[in-house]
Amino acid sequence: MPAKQRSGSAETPTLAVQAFSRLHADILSAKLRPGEKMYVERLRATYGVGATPLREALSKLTSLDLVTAEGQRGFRVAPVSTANLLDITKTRAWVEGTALRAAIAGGDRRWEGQVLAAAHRLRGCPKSDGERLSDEWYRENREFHDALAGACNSPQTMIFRTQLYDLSDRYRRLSVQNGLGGRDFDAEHQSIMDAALARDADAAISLTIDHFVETTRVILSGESSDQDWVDRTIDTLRRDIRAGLGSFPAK
Amino acid sequence: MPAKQRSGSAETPTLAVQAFSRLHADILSAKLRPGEKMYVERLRATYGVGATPLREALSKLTSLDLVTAEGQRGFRVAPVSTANLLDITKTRAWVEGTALRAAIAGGDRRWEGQVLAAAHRLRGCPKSDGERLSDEWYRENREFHDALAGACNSPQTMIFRTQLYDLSDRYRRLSVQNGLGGRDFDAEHQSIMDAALARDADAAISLTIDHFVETTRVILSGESSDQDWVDRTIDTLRRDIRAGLGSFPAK
DNA sequence: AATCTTCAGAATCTCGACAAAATGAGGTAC
DNA sequence: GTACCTCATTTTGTCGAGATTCTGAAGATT
Repeated sequence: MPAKQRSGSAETPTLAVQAFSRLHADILSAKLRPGEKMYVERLRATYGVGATPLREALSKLTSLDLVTAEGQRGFRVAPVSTANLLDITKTRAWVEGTALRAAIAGGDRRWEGQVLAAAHRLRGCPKSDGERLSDEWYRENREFHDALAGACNSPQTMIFRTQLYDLSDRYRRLSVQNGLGGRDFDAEHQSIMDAALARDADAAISLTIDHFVETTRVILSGESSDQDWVDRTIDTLRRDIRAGLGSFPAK
Repeated sequence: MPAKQRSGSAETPTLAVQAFSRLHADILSAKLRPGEKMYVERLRATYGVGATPLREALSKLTSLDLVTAEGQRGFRVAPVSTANLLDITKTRAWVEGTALRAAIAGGDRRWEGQVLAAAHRLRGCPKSDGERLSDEWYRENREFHDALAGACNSPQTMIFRTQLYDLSDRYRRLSVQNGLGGRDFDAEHQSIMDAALARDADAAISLTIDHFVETTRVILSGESSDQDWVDRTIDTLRRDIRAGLGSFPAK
């Protein structure tokens, strides 16, 4: 039998890695609530692993800002706050904007093809399974944005992007989003892609910022009933983002 | 006796934290060589702690790209490569450029004061203790750049900056830098600060890019004797960096 | 000679148990 | 009533031992 002898690199994942994946998923999906105490004994029972691999996973999550660890006082799910949500959105816009600009400057025909393919898959993906958007749609959404930034030619930047996407995603999933907020995601994605393929970096970045900022607005609106405060906060955020990126056409 | 009862938050650092700090320092100082196998048993003897806190520290370092972990095959000091050095430099220039632009747009008089103070301390710091620049000088250097970016008003961006600074620092310390390469660091810093305080973001960013790129050039020159290749590589790097940031004056 | 198998030694990863620290309830002094 | 102290319980952080997996060298096969 010609079975592969060499085990490759996708070995049996270590228990610490499995625990990491499950904890990561459970924090992002808000099954573990922000600020919640993470009792090792309880997690041990839930995930069926010992304390050592658990602590290892928790330490790694600490570096990703999904868990906080304090002295001799154990671990907690990282807390959330409006300030943090705004900071994450701002940083994400900055990193994504830079990556986009570089990708648009350097992308070749293969890149164009991958963007078109990802956009096609995203369009064909069933959007909602009831009230909310489906998980598959969000996976395709991530892949579309990854494809756009892909040609920035910087692994380190892609790592930061992933980390920031995860942090944002938690806020989105925590939010009580009722409906789509009257947005047309297909149109938003289409215009971002059109601008990118037309090599109009300023337009693509500007549209992407809107894309991010509007999502943040929906989340904030779900938290606060003071629509006026939301508007002011979002305006400030948009101004902060623009202040970090270069000058833009007046739109 | 009115001794403080509450222990505050600066408790006895946990052994895992101590191990993390020492490993972090030893990797950055190149006492642990890139690619080197990290035998837990040997580290246990060296640092005098058990395997559990060690593994915890190693996991955290993995998230910071200073250590690699593979399946059932233990840990290694993260390898180095020219491609990675260029990627780190590029990403650092992008993040630092954005932070600087935001800081220059939003910095108040307190920020100006802190920048001036940091610059003053840096000037007053004894530069060399023999051939190389002193460790204290590099600490002050870091604080100067931190002060400049400080007003970007984004904790997350500052975290990325720190991480990138560490990754760059390892390459610098690995390099065989002979001398200062004819650079006048005081002048470079002075002109960056002047531009920043004059609120000329484009100039400040441009000078900072030069600052980073020249350091990378010195490191590459130490590795390769092919000066022509170094020049071409550095030119490409500079072009890549500019491609990610907005348009600049022709200089 | 090159490739495959076998197998002992070494290293990794994991578990259960233990010491040290934190937490919180109840009692005491002011 | 408020603040402080005391002490049992809970939780954390750590260690040593053991099961599983990898590694590399010697021998067998083509």
